[in-house]
Amino acid sequence: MEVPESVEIAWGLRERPGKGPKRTLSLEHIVEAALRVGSAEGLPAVSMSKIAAELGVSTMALYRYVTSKGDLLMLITDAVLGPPPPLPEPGDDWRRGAHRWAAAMRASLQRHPWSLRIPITGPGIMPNHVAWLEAGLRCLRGTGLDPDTKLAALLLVNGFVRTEVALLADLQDAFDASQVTDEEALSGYARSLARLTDAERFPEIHELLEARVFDMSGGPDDEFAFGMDRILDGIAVLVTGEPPA
Amino acid sequence: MEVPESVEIAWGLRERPGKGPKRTLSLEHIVEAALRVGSAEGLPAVSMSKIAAELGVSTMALYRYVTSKGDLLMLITDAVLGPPPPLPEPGDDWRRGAHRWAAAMRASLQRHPWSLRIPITGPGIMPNHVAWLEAGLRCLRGTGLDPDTKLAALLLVNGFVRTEVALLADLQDAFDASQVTDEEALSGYARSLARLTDAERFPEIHELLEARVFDMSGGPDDEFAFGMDRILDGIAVLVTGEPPA
DNA sequence: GCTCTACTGTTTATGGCATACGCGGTATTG
DNA sequence: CAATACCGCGTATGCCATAAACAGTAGAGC
Repeated sequence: MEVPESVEIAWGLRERPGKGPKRTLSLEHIVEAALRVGSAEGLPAVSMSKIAAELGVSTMALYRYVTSKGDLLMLITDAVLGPPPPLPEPGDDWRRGAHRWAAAMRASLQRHPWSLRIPITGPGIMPNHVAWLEAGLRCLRGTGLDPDTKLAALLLVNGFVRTEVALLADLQDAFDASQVTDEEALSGYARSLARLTDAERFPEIHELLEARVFDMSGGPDDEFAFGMDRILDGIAVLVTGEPPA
Repeated sequence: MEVPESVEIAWGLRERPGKGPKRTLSLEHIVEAALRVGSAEGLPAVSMSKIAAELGVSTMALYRYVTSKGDLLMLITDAVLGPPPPLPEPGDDWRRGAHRWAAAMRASLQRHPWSLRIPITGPGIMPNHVAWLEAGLRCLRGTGLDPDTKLAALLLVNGFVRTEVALLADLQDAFDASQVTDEEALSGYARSLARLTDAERFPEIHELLEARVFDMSGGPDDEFAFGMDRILDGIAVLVTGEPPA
């Protein structure tokens, strides 16, 4: 029913009666500091004390701007997303627009992949989230789909983008931790799989291993493109009843 | 390269030299207790002390069975997934099989939706994860797709299922916390959205609101079916080059 | 001008957390 | 029987979020 305080602040409602001493901080500064900490040391390091230290201020000072850490995390997710680019671009059909929308979102999230470990706590209500929804709907304008179908399609794409970026970041973390090159780590994974699975009980997996699927692995961009193409093909079937070219 | 200790234990390698006193616990008991705690109080409550208390044992006793909490969380995700059902069923074509695979996974995850907040730390190497992969590949046997394409398709579906269950669980949590019925909460969300967005800057969203998309919302099963149909349609295009019926 | 008041950032305290370390006890192996 | 390897536990450390009480500051109303 009522919206959390930080949401109202983020939307620019809630004016401050400038009574007491001047503020030394601002929500923007705090969120920026949090992003710095997160980028440098990952989400587990994003603690109130670390953020405060980054700002040269005591831990509790932050609570004058934010009601709880969960609050701050919401602001972080919104800041990571940032405002959407103007979409769709002039000559775009719906498919090109949707692809651009997804690619832009992916680019935003990849700037702070650690933030994807922040648990979602409800339907998006922050300004940037809503703005992205608006932009996505605009891209689907030409499809003639029902409003609820459009929404469902965007949620599908959004979920895919988030999952994809998060998965890649997790892999990258694992690789970084293993102190070997990505190729070595991947082939190490293949070797472990081969050692743990016998060919009788896991014939399909051994087929994968023999095809050296894990050794080459087309790279994150190919994987993203594959998923997007499948999803957009699926939506295209819904829009036109025809298979895409 | 080398596999973590808990992974080897989970695969049944690593024998115990029965030298010291008899063990009072087992990995299974610990994981079960953790699942009980998680189901009752959510992931944040899944602490070593709570689990130990659940078992009537001291906190540190758990570390005789598990090298770290992260270790235990890995075991939990594998236990939540559980072994896959025998798939595909006799008369299934690839699409029916894939749908069954996804539905079964969804059912498993929905038994412990809180576990989806556990951050992924790398490529799945635990027994049940690998078994599900094997089962999924078996479902796609009839597609004639490349091995790497099959893998990518399964990752896509897997990501969708996880995202969908997690999103629904988050919504449910938010609803539960708001102490009103789901319908009231959803219409509350719509009202908040209407209050925060003006019709000039957010025309598409207002179209959504006027269509009362948030008020009825077909329910989680419809949303899941929608996403699965889109993804499977997209894969079908790849398999046959034809639009599905 | 002065006082009241709301607001500032800080210090201190509480309770929870993961986990390193060292203990006395126990069951198997030689 | 003795050595050994492992058990479960108690204690201690250093994080964490955040509640509460504090002294200082600047605008509002007189």
